Amino acid sequence: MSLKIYNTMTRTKENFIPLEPGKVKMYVCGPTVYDYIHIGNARPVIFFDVVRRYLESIGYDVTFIVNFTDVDDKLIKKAAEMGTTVPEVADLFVQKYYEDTAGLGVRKATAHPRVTENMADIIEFISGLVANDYAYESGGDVYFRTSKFTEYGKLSHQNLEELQYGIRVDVDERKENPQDFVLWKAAKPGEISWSSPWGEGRPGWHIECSALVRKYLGETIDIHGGGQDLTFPHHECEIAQSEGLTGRRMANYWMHNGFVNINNEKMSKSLGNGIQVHQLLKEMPGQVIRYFMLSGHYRNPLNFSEDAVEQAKGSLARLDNCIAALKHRLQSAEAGEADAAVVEAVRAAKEQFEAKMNDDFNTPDAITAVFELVSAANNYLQSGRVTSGSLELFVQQFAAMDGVLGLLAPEAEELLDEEVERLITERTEARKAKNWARADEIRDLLTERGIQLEDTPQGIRWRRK
RNA sequence: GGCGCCAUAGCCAAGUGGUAAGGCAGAGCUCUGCAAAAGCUUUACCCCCAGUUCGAAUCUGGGUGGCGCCUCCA
Repeated sequence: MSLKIYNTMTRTKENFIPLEPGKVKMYVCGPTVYDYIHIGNARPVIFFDVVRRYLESIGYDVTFIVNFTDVDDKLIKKAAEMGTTVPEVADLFVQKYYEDTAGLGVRKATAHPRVTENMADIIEFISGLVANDYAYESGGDVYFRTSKFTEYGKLSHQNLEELQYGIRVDVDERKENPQDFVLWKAAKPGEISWSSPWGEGRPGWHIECSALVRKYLGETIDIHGGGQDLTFPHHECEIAQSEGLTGRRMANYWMHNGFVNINNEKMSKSLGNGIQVHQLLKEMPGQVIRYFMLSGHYRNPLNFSEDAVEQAKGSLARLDNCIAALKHRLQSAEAGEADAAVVEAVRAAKEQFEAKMNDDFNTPDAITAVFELVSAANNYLQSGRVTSGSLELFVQQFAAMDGVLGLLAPEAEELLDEEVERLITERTEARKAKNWARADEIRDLLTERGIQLEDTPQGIRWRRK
């Protein structure tokens, strides 16, 4: 059963065959660090984190690169607004990016290269394109000559003539053709800049990814990902640059995630409906956001709403409860081998999970596999006699699947403070004495503090709400 | 104008030729001192019309209604 990936380039699901057996080279376009990340940014961040984790879980050694665009118009503007410098804005939001994505349970990539730290490689890349005639200098700017790259448009399946037709061209007489794009931008007076063979300036929008892919991963990589909107022109331009320079295919598989809407509207600044991750994390655990993101297929649009959040919370609670119950029950379980039925249920869940992940990372169906195991586990817990082996097997399988999805709260053996501990003990006594009034009073008291008590035949179980 | 996407229960969401997964919410029951959690039961003529087929949510054609990219954007 092999992994299939939907390739934007061919518009079909293809069997995944890595360049090098056992290894995957993967690049995902990262954020421009001029602001906090919003939930739209969070989708590719979470999804490709899952892709990476899954590839690792099936044995691949994954080199995963995510860049930071740390110089561009937006950063320059922001720095002016904040009365600070571009590097300071960049440092601040790189830091915030790490904080927010960590809050979403996202692991750091193998490397997070920054544009400004790889300027020599970028300039060298552009020089190569100028040298082989794929680029030309014009008034201090350098442009890519799209007319020379005949395959321009192959990823987005556009052709140049039709592209020209609808393009709202800002007439720029420095370009040979309207669809040529800038590789190097001459600096305006006072702007942050770097020296280059074409004078002081900074890189254009698309060139960084080509240069960084080449530097960190090589001429051809396995997977290149990003949001749907990047297909054209960004990725198209990357292909033109990279393939123009090397003559080799840039990436074998192009993956694009769909958008996140908010209350059925496109998230946009003009609507003022943007939601930032750091705000959201104050209101809910990162796992809720993660669940929401993975609850739909990555290529479909996703609608963020209060309702969606509530449903994600509810679903996650079912999962959490099940695992908490398994672990609680394990403390008093008889030692013993796993039951055959449990072995079978676990095997089936594992198989289904992998089959669905193999099918172009169908996370909604993979989650279904998780919930089928939840049902099996709950049934087993209710069946009466349990063995430690069975319980452990369940717990292990949940951990394995969660190693990919990352939906469970991080294992923080939270300890209760002494007073709470004392109240729980007191309540146990009260219940023994059938002092229901006192027992209920204590339960209400703890509920107010966010601690939910559950009486089980094996004693009290508590959890934070 | 070009290139695409989507339409499945109250809600979210898979399935893409063989007779509708899963989750949330709701209702009833069981368990519980009462709860909570859990279990059981319960909820769909798959946007419309025509066609292909023994058989279609699934393929084809045509509608209708949403949406994306072509301009900075995940």
